[in-house]
Amino acid sequence: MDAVDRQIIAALRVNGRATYADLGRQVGLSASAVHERVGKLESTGVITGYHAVVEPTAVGLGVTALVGIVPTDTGDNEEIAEALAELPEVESCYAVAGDEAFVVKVRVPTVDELERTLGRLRRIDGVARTRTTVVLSTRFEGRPNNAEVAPG
Amino acid sequence: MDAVDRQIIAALRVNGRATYADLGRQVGLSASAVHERVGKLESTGVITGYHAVVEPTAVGLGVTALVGIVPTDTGDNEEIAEALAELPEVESCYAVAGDEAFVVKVRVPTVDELERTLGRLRRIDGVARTRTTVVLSTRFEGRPNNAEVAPG
DNA sequence: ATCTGCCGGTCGACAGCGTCCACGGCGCCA
DNA sequence: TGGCGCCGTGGACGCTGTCGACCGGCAGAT
Repeated sequence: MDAVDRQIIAALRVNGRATYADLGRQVGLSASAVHERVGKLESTGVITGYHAVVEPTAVGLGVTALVGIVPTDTGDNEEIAEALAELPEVESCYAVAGDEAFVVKVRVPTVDELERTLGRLRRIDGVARTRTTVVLSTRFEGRPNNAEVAPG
Repeated sequence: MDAVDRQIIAALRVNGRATYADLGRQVGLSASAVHERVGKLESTGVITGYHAVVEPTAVGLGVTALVGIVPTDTGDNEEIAEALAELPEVESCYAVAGDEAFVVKVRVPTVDELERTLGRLRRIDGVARTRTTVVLSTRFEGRPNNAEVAPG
């Protein structure tokens, strides 16, 4: 992976629908060469996908929370992670150091639904309790740190 | 916004580079009609953008942390949020209920760099202290809750 | 009832793009 | 030196993006 790959990555993180021709013009290669490079970045797992980002409230997901997951003494983290992945409202899942084994971000339509989700989380085998931080607003999210990837 | 819009949104959240023709075949409209709808979803801010998702470690961002920001008694949340937004390593920023005013997710290359970032966070006017949760691994992230958006 | 305007659709033209492949240049190694 | 792998260009061809003309359905006004 060289500086040109990094430029391509940075550009696609900003605009995931950029055409190969656009990218080529940006990095000084032909569209075919860019296509080849992007294909390689995808097949090697550097680029894992392209996604539209949607304003959550516009699609009815008006409640966001960060939930710490505290395991039981005998809980198995792999199994807990698998169970967390089964819940569609769990958008992100981080294994963390500390009392909590995981912090998850959930998005649901209402506070009632959040309560139900918390119940579901607590019913996972190996989960002792949860610690909920209600998000009042999402100031920004998923912003790529392109300063490190393609400096300049 | 109707059920077809929701289908389009769901499909674009899965594959942000889907062609209008692909989407049209999925929802039973012509490419032009889909293009028109997508344009409207973009211009009304429902779809805020399209982004490549990149494996952080592949681009040198091997350290992730969730950092709670505890404000001083006189700290101004708007000013803190603006300062947080100035730091490229801060990928996400949530205003939260509780002791902390914000929780931010930071991604940096090394633990040394994390320490520097924490210093920068603590030096923001209005920030009393930070509480860091080191992420050991990102199990998954930014997964769209399409079950709510386009059930089916 | 009819008429009008709006909305959302199809269709087609045309420039541009995506995909694939042939080919060439360059660097490295035996 | 020659051979190989890598990475690039360029071209062919089907597909797509963009735009505009046109149409039909629906709601509201007369």
